[in-house]
Amino acid sequence: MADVAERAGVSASTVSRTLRGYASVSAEVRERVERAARELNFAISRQAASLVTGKTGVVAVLVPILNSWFVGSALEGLGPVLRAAGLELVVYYVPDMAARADFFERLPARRNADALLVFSFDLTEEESARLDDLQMPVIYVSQHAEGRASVYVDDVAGALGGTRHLLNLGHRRIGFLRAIGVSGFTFSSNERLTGYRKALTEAGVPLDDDLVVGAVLGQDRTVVEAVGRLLSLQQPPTALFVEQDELAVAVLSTLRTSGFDVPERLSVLGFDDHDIARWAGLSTIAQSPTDIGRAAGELACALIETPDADRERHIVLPTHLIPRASTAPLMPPSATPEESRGAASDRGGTASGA
Amino acid sequence: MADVAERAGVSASTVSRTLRGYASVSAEVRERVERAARELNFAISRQAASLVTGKTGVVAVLVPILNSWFVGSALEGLGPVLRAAGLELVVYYVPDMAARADFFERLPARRNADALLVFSFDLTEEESARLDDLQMPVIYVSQHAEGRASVYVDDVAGALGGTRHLLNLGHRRIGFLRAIGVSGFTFSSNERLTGYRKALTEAGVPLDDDLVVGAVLGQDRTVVEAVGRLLSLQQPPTALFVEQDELAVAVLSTLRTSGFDVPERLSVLGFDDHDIARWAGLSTIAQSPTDIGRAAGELACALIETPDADRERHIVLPTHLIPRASTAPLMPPSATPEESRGAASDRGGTASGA
DNA sequence: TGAGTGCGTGACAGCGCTGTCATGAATCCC
DNA sequence: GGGATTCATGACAGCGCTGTCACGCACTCA
Repeated sequence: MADVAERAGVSASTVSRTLRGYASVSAEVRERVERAARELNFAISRQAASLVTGKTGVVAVLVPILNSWFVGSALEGLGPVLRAAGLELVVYYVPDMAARADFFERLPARRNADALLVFSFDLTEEESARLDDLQMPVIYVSQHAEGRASVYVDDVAGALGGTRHLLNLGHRRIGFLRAIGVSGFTFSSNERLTGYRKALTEAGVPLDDDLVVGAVLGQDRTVVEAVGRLLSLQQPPTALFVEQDELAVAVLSTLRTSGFDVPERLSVLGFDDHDIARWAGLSTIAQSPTDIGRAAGELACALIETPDADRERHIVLPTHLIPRASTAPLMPPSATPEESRGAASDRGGTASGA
Repeated sequence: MADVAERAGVSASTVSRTLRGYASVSAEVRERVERAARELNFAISRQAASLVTGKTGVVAVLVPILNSWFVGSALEGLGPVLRAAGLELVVYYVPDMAARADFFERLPARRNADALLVFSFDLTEEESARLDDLQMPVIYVSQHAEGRASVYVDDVAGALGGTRHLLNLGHRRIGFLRAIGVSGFTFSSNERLTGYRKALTEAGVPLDDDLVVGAVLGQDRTVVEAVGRLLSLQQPPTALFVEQDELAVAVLSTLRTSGFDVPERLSVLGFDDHDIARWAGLSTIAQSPTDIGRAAGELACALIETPDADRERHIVLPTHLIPRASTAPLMPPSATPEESRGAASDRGGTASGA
């Protein structure tokens, strides 16, 4: 910066003021400084600046995964917000328990970021407490964190609407497949189950716990077992609400491999509107991770700006139904599935490989 | 840090030495300092440290997209390498031309990172030159950058092997579908075409430019047209090598929607081993973005360590064939596709929805 | 025993910025 | 016209750390 000041024939203070866009710099000096800075390829050192301002100009995110539709999309929503605010994005990628223990032990974000966004971690109370005294805004993304700022979709309303869709199609026996989480991450959501139950109740359909089963994402055996349990009920479901698209696609794959027609014999509805839902022709309740990321970024900026703002703000985003080929009106038992087969395979073919 | 020093009854210098793991600290003092640091929840300010060391402790990545199998996986490979080296990851997400112009204008990474990894950008010579005088190692990921450090897979060998696979299955009329890139990004790869041609030549199969067509990812119309062009040749191909899995899946979708059996009437081979290749039962040439990310991270660390090292190092990673259901031996024209239909639909069903 | 060696520690400057205050010039108003 | 006000700019301290150097002590060896 001294070089720029010398070249422009002004003091370092003036260079600093100019480059940060302060008004009280004459047009002529501003011009000289800007030219000098450009010629010398000068860029301000954030390190030095933040040392004195106390602001790092950084927003940190804590993520358990990166190769993921949800996290990727959320970061894409977040990025432009941060750039507009002149903030940089640092990623703490914490894929396993060892990395996680290390993160909470050292808390590297302390003093090295202005805000922290926590993605989809199922934190212990102790871990949350560690974050609480981080002396920066901490925003929980895609999870309900009591007493802390968070951004998430309205799971209850989404599941309510999805279940209503199945009810409107004439279904009365509607199963619910829960995602059993890998420990440490928030995958499962009680709220979605709540919405499902709410819709059934308001429609006067009795709740039946036999219709609620669970499976583990990535463990196809558990999916096969869960589906088998439903299909072997005395009154098997004619529709199935699956808590997550990825799990729902595994269900579709299982059913179709075994020649069980979807949606003729079983309507399947997912939740998320994951990319693969489109490929698989899966009807689903869409959430927009991009919007979540954007909202989280805006909340972060707001909390950085006004440190005394409401730190327990919750932002709840909407969902909406995307009907595709995997849900259809309830067929009377008499109708033979065959007669609608051609049309169905046009709409609803899906993967079964590997 | 002064607080810690006071609490431990030592000087700031000693605290600094202790926390950075220098050997010349007595066990007793080390113990006292570490306890004090823990009790005060102290974390070193990177800002202040880097101001004096000149190292930022940061590796920056420049990416055009985040919600992507390739970038996500590569970052997952990169993350642990950086953490092991005590480096942080900052992401410059540059999704459009405006953001890109801004990035190259301001070069925010200058002085704010120790190395820069550039992902899949088709840079102009001017832009590359800007990066050259960034005074830090710049590593090009998933692209061949002449005279600059880069990490990529051996596209020629991969395409050679893939084409040999099709030749080994008895195919002689083998089409090649190129990915026509969105301007500004490296999607298309001449190397893959080279490998394809090399395999045909070594097998004594004449090259036929009519068999090489192009399509734009995401524009399904162009896929339909390209496939149509191939199928309307006087001697249509019996196998098709598609430069990218995502495009290949679009091809599968197009073919299956129109009732054209894969692999009975046309074998389809992709390149990448994208997640959807597994879903779609697509045979493909696998590359590992995780390995690419890891290698890029290790190269970055090496170049940061030894600034006078070979800055033009190229790391070329291998690929391998993953045979799935979309490639099959050439059928004699007399055989009716029907007789193998049941088995095929077990293996090779794919998406056609939306 | 005294010079030499090595080790653990402290004092202090300074990294590159920004915020504060001082300064001088220009402008204003009664 | 002279004091008050405003504005553009400069001087300087100091943010929190690290690197250098000096120091003192314990130990070694001739």
